[in-house]
Amino acid sequence: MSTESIQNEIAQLREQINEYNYRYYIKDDPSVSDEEYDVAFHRLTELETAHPELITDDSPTQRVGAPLDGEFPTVQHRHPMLSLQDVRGEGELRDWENRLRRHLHLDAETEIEYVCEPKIDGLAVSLVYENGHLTQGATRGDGQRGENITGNIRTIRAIPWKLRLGEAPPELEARGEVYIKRSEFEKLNQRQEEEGKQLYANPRNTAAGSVRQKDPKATAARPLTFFAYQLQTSEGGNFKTHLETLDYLREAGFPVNGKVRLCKNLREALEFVEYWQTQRDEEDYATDGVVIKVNSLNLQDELGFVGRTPRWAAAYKYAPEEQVTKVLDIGINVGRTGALTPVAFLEPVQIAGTVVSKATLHNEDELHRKDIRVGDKVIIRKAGEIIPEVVKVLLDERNGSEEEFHFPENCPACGAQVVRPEGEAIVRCVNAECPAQRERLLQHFVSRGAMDIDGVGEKLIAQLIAAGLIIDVADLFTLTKEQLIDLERMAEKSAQNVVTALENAKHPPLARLLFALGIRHVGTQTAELIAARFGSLENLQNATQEEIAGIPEVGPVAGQAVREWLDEEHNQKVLLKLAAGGVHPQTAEPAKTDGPLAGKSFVFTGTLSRPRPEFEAQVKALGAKASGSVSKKTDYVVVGESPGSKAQKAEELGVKVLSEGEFVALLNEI
DNA sequence: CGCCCTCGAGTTCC
DNA sequence: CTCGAGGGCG
Repeated sequence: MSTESIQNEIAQLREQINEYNYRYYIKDDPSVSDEEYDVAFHRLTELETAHPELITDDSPTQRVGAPLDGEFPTVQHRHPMLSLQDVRGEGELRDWENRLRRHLHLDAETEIEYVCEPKIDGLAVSLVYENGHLTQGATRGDGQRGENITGNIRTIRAIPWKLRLGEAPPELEARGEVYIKRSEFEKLNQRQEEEGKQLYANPRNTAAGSVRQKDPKATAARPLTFFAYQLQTSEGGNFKTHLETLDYLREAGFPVNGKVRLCKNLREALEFVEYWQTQRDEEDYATDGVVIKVNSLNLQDELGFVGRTPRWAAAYKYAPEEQVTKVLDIGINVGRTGALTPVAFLEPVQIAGTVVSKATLHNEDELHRKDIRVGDKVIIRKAGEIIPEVVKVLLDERNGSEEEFHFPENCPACGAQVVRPEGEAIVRCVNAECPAQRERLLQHFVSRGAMDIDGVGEKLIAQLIAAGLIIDVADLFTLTKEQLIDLERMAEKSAQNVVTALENAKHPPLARLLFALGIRHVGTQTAELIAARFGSLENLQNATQEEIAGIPEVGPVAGQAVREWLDEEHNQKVLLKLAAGGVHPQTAEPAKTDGPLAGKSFVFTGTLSRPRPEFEAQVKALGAKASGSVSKKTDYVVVGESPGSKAQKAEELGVKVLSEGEFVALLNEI
């Protein structure tokens, strides 16, 4: 092959790849498959390796970057890179607009036009183009001076090296956000996990860390991308509005977020803020709010700056899903089965609207795996929008004063020695008399799903124990109104309610009572299977361990636990006392195995119009099974309002998903 | 024996 | 909701 034809092929490939990049990163509309892209890229690399003299700085292969020497030099920003003022809530946003009005001498009637943009959670950068060519990329730094990270910026494919403008201005500065797509972030962490490396905490920090890599090759290996949101030009400013500058950036070849919306007034801006709050989870990038800018550039000029922030823009911040806080202490909870679980007491912080002050650390192994110490700064988030969890410790924030937590060898409630059976994750207090366990067991007994005794909760149980009125669950049924009235915060009326609730609870379905007794390995499902098999407490008491273990889905471990519980002298006394107190469970029917929905299994999730147990009872009456988790074997997942991961899982597994309405229709059909 | 499906247990906040 | 572990099945 002649040198000339090689040169031609190289030039052609470069043009092709640049076009592919443009279509992929900027238009978000790939013109070729990934394979075709790789083939072209590979061919170009091959030719360039064979002919290194033909490599030019602007070849797409050079995006992987040449090594950089030493620290990042600082650069002076041509225009200061300011930060935005944060506003939280509608009230603060209205206050902000009122300040604008005052400054512009506008009356309350005059509407101001705004542009709303999703606020991408990434790293702000400034990009300078001279005569259409990228010459400098820098971080925000202190606003006046930033770090020169040009080498790393050039590895980001979404950032054009050359503007796609016929006539490029002598100088143009574009600002925007470098970020990592959520899907890419997950892939990245998956790989880290497979390789046994430390996981990245969140996309934002990872993006920030990535552009500050010493070796541009390391940056190139990270899936970074970019959105432009601001144009800075000293000359050639024929633009009247911010929106026009965004269109111009788009024409110039920058990716601009397509969700940007023009709002005629603050009301529309607030609508966007509300819309985005629900929409943002759908997008493949993390956002922590909405940036609201005055659209008119004339007005922007007139408004100017206060200190280091422009008056004409505001960052509306949503309540964050993740927060940094401090571990004040680590404590131990004793559960009803004696399980010792560590809890972190945290400096209270707001997450997604609620104040969080503690988080479970699950067990000893988890505590050590995450290496959580008292005094540590930690990132916490809400798993499934509700339950706080510690994501990771900020190791860089340690100063040596942090104290490691040593798992106790004695129960903090009763002092008995604890045990951790070989191969198990849970440390247990095995003292049957342990007061903490007793209290938890009593709480469990009265709780919803168990005996469901109205008006008796954690507080009252604690009071009754302290007053010496109850020791075991049977004692509850001997309580009198007079005894209750003597307690604090308990008047005639409430006392009567408690007595009535106890009276009403004396004939529970057998399964409920079995579950309420708190026998190890007996949850709601197993309790129902046992109740259906034996029908009455008496039959169960006469059953052998093998008979119990022989029930399908019950098995030897639960079988042994039940038999041992029944044989325990103390438990036999409790059962006698319950009977003496008038507690007589209803005899249970054998499980229904026929009916129109026989053999079908249902999972209910999200907020439905009635309590979930009611739906579960309904399908069970028709011969179906109600389960808590979705798998390939699930027939229907009925989804209510704000569903969680179960709806998603159903989608993935191709399980039929029904809305409540569709579910009702299904029942009507049969 | 290993894998998948379920269930149990502990947990937070309003 | 999540983790761990029991139960069933290949």
